[in-house]
Amino acid sequence: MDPGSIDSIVAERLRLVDQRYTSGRRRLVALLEDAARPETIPELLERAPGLRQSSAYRNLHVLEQVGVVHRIVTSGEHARFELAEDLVGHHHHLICTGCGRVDDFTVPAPLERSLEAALVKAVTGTGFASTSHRLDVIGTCEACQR
Amino acid sequence: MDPGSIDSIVAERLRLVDQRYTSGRRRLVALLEDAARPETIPELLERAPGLRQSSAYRNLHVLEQVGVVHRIVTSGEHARFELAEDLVGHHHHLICTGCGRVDDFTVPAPLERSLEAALVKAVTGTGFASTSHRLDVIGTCEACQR
DNA sequence: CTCAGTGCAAAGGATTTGCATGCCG
DNA sequence: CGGCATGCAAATCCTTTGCACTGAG
Repeated sequence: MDPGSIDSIVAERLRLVDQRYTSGRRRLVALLEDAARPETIPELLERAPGLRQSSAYRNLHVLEQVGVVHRIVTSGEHARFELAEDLVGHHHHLICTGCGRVDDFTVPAPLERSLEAALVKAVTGTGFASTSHRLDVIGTCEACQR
Repeated sequence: MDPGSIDSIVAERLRLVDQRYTSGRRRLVALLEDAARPETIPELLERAPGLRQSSAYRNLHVLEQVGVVHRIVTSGEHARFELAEDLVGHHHHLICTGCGRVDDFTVPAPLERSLEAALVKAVTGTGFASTSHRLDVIGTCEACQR
């Protein structure tokens, strides 16, 4: 997805709830766009001198509310943030149990389709209304294997 | 799996690290065994008058260390605890975005197998060593749909 | 007896919030 | 101008920990 369109989608979603697409929020979205993987707030702050912690929390929360940002909680450490799937595409995560690092990956489309179909079937009759799924691989990243 | 064997497995695992299978720990395991779904510490405490919060946290941590209990963190709220998969079998979760409730469910074995195979293949070459996977369905539980 | 386990209360750490001020629309 | 956004610091909330005491082996 091209960068410009992400910005306009974000702007539009914010406008719908009478929120402004301020420079601080633009900066956060840009940081997440550049990130190769979901990042914690301390990581984001380090890459963005001048960003205030409380504003980061507040704005990421707003962006999450409008469906632009997704929060991932893997363990006791900091939460991690990434752009929502409708902006960057459906994908999954490799979660390192050693250091908490989270990387993105995708599975072949055919499997993804049969998975989705099977899940819908498995949930039928439970009264649960499914909106999406989450598939993570748990393991150890290269650095933590040594 | 029959109740007695869970107890003996837990006892054995604790013994290996010179820990005792005390009444408090037995109580926690029994509570998790009875639970229909992963529960938070407040939920467990409510069902177990006399259980101390700090002991619950401490003992669940010990039980997690020895691989008997699994901790699930779905959002900012309380963590949820369940018996580990090698005691109760591989399964997945329905996560309600409305109230945070988590229910168990399983998918057909054939799909589970092709999924596992595909994941191994997808991860090959990334340097990541996978040990397991996690598949959750996100949506809204019956109560939260109204 | 000895040492792990437990209770209680206080500490810790991530995240949130109140309030006064700044700034966009 | 009016109201959302921001900074700062204090407050919250879940979870962990120190310490003294109890209990199992």
